[in-house]
Amino acid sequence: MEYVEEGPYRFRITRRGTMRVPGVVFASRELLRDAEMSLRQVVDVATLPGIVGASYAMPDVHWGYGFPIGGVAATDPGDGGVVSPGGVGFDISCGVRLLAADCDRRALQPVLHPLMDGLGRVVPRGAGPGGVWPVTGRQLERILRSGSRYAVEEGHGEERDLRRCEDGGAVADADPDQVDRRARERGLGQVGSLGSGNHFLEVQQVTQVYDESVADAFGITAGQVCVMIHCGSRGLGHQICSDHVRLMEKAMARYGITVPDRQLACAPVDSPEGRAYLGAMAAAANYGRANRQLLAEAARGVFRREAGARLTLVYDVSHNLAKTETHQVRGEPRRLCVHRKGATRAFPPGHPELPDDLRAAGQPVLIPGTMGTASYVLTGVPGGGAFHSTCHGAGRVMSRHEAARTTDGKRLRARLEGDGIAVRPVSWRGLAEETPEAYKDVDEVVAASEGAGLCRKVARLVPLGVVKG
DNA sequence: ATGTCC
Repeated sequence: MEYVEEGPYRFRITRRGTMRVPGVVFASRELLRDAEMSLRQVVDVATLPGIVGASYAMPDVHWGYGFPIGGVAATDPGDGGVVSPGGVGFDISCGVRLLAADCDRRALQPVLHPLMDGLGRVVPRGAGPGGVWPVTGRQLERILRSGSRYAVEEGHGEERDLRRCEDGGAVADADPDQVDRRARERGLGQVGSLGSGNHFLEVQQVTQVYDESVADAFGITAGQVCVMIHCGSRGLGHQICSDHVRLMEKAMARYGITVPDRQLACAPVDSPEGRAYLGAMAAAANYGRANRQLLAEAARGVFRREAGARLTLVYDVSHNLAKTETHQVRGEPRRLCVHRKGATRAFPPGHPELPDDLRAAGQPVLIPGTMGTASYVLTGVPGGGAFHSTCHGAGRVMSRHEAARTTDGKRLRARLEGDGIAVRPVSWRGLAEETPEAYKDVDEVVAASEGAGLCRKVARLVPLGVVKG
């Protein structure tokens, strides 16, 4: 794929053929090595009806279903703009929640192993059913409508949690009627569960603070112990994605839409199929937040019992969602459907949708790294090149198959434990697939994101213990 | 990512 360097950490793929907009990739040349397949996907996304500005890719871009993971695309519903389930991904509302403990590493060290054992016992994980909060059909309906707001109403959390969650814990436009029976059945037994793959619950330590005043507003400080939870909407979100991809594949011809890859199935935002998907997707987004809310509560119980420590929510943000947002397009405010797939919303200081206590600092952006390296807290910046979006993690360089082939899970655990990282895996194969070597260097990804003007570094955290999905 | 194929 041909691209030209047009700025620091910024490359352009010139518009040609059926592309409606150019491609813009934020990365270093080093990060773009072996990115051929994902750049092809950036080009394919640029052909979607109603796409605005450019088809963007973040520095952690890699190949995904239809859209690249690390892709951002905004469409204008008033100009035939489409919504595509592939632009969100199978794990709708996959995201990260960070909590700060009222203790530092030294205070925690003596109880780290019993604490990790406790977390390992209470956190349901791996494929299939199991969740800390078994719910009835009626309760699930409330979760789909009100997300973590309902969980908190039912006693699973504190009111303050909602202020520190994207959208106050729930999006208003959820339409549970668009979530069919099968998706609901899968969702019933999985509220409060990690899942598998790259999902985890980590106990971390803040090792570096790059901006004291922003970190202070977020509620984190050097040396502090934190808990990072990375998970999504489990089988419910997966089922919704599959169901609506199928509906859209059938509907596309009727709208005269052709796409270069059938995995880019889509429908106009303002169509029955588009609205149905967005309503179901929003319901899954609420499910994802409730899921993380329940896992946070489980972690709070263990921290209280084993360490006498309290966990306070820093923030909860998704990196797999499509949202209706207002953005300036050629100086005019326009309501757009912004797809972020493996890309994190990063609102700048002063953004009207931020709660009062974050208004001056900007939106906390939570970046899960790998279990052997580091994770980051970033914040949004003015300008924000790609509809206020940035990276979402380290980004894979090795396939799951290759990682499992070249890594021995037991030896990996021994290595991590030798580095002082307590590991509570659920399967050796799952652990091996997530070996740090399977990922890009998260420090480089974050440096590229900052260098490209997408975000700013606030803090770096390293793992002390990992409960692996 | 996912009751890793209805």
